[in-house]
Amino acid sequence: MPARKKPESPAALPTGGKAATINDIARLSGVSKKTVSRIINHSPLVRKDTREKVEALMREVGYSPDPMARGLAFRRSFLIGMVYDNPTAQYIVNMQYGALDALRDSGFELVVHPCDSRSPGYIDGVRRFVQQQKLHGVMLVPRASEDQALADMLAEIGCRYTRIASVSMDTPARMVVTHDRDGAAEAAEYLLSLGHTDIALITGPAAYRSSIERTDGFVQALAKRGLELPKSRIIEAGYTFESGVVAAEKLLSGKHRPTAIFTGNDEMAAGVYKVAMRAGISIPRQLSVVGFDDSPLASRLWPSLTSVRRNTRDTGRTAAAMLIQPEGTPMLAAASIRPHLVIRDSSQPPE
Amino acid sequence: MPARKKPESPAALPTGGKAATINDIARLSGVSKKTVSRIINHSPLVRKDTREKVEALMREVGYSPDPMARGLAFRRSFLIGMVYDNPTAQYIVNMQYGALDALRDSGFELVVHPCDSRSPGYIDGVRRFVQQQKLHGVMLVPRASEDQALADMLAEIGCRYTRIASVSMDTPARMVVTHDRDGAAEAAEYLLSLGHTDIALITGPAAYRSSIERTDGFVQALAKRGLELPKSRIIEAGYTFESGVVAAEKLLSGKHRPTAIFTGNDEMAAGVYKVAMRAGISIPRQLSVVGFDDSPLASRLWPSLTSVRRNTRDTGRTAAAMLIQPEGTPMLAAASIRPHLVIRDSSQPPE
DNA sequence: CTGAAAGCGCTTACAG
DNA sequence: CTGAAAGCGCTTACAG
Repeated sequence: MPARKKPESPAALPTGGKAATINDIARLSGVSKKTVSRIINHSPLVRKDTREKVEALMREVGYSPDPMARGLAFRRSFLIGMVYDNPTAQYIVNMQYGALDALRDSGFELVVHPCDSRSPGYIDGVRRFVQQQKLHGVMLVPRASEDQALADMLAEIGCRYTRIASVSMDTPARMVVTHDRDGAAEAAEYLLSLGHTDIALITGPAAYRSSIERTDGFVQALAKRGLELPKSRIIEAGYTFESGVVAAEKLLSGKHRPTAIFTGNDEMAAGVYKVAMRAGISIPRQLSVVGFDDSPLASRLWPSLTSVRRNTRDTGRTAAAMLIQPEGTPMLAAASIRPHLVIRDSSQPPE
Repeated sequence: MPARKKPESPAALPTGGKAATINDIARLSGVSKKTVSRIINHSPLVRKDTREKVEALMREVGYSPDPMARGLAFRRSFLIGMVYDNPTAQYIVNMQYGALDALRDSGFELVVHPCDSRSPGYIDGVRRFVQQQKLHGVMLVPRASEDQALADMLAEIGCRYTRIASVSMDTPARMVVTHDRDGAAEAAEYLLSLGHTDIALITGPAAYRSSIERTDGFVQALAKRGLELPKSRIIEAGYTFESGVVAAEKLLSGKHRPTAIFTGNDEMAAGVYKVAMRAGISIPRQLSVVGFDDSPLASRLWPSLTSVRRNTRDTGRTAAAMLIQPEGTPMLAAASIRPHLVIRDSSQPPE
């Protein structure tokens, strides 16, 4: 009896635990692999009944296309890179969670790439990472995101990216703006509303855009209400706990102490706590403290710290979502995330 | 003039910013692509001078093989997955840093996969992740690493993995053991050496192996020196700040207070601080506190917290390094990381 | 030690 | 709306 083509059925799947391929799906559903490919890629050029038949088969056999084969043919992987240069663990983890929220069930995965933006070769390191992996896109997290040379390099090699920053510094389609200025202004208005008039500020490094924004936002909100902060009440520190300690020592050692301190992040607020505790200055009775980040630290400290919350997870989700949107999707305004003040036990009216 | 094969030179590279391929390298160096492939894969079956000539060319043109093409042919990607189910940001970030230390310049990248081991479908989620991406291997971080069903699934689908846990629970080649028991014992001996005799213990959940190890290590070290902890001095909590508060309230409310408390992690120690501060109990004068983790929180609290340090970055580095070792590398004993006590300001002899 | 052929699982470019 | 051919950049299996 001559060999005859048998009718195909799911029973004709590859055996031995091997996963189905596009060829199996095409053969079993009686269409060409090109049609299956169109369905995978959501092309509209497929008849509805064909699509439904093939999709049903895909579900039945648990088919999912091989990202490496697709990537090889597309000349681009299904990986999103997250590039960051930031020591704050909770911030990074929240950003990752947010990105993964956006990537879930999209076929994309998240590849992490911490770096050191102060080391000379770091831009080349990112370039190699992007080109070698043929990344689909990368999210730039502060402070790396503030480095124009990094963004320029990515633009030059044709890599799509999104940039997270406190203020817009690129085309809207690439920006997620976090408006740190507004959060700092809210803190200022809150302290004024409590009745504080002798207020001090411990800022992060002036080289960080986030720090400039928080400082300006705070100072200008006070000025708008008629309170000019003297230079001696503004101390630049380094966003670290230790630098917060040093700054607080300057502020709290003299006899003429401020009644409230706003710090550019929670780490430095913890430094203020340490100095106040050691000196027997009671928080919030003798000193109100307001931080920025609303990190876990804020609620672990005693008394719990009033702080400006950043919606980091939303930020990460937005930045990743923008990267995997279809090419032509219009983007009229930059994505926007707003911080807000969370009031706890470290602040009260001055006595 | 008839077409003649021109001598090839780097000038004959593809233009237009396209990267060199294995074909370019083969053509320009006058060997077959198979030989180039052998060099990429460090096969010994290449003559030394051939290897050196080709490697020089690769460096000159900046060639690096396409991981997607290699992955497609190998039927396995160059991605390492990190699977975790742990809310402690610093721990996760350190683990990632460690893994990336091991992966640097190896051609492998790290793909992160947080999950919720209490949700019913989570094992299937990991399975899809592994199979879809054809992962080269995955690192299992506590507490997910303690789930035998997860490990069984990975073994069943033939995915290599390493398991990080406080005690060996798999074949040596797959284990990175962190010996939490020893760290807790060191804390116990330290408190005894200070002269404490009324010691209390706030444990993590009994469902966590790490918690059992820390508890047993602490209790048994005390017993070995003749101190039996009464049941009333051992309280099970949930590894969280809030659960630490609740446990500390029980321990510190009566008139008969312990002079020292050891907690299963730093979060719960922060809870003890809160209760002590609120009640006006002075740390360390009236109460010594020792935590476990040596998280950033430990040095941010006031007074700074004596705590058991885990070398998380080393742990992550080891777990990742084991995954990318050549297949046959012998592994006689499980990799081992040991914790040690870091003494700060929260502990002193009882008054 | 080296190489020519076939194949990994997809997509692109072209044709109908 | 659908399909047959060629190709993405590598490796495997086989041959010498």
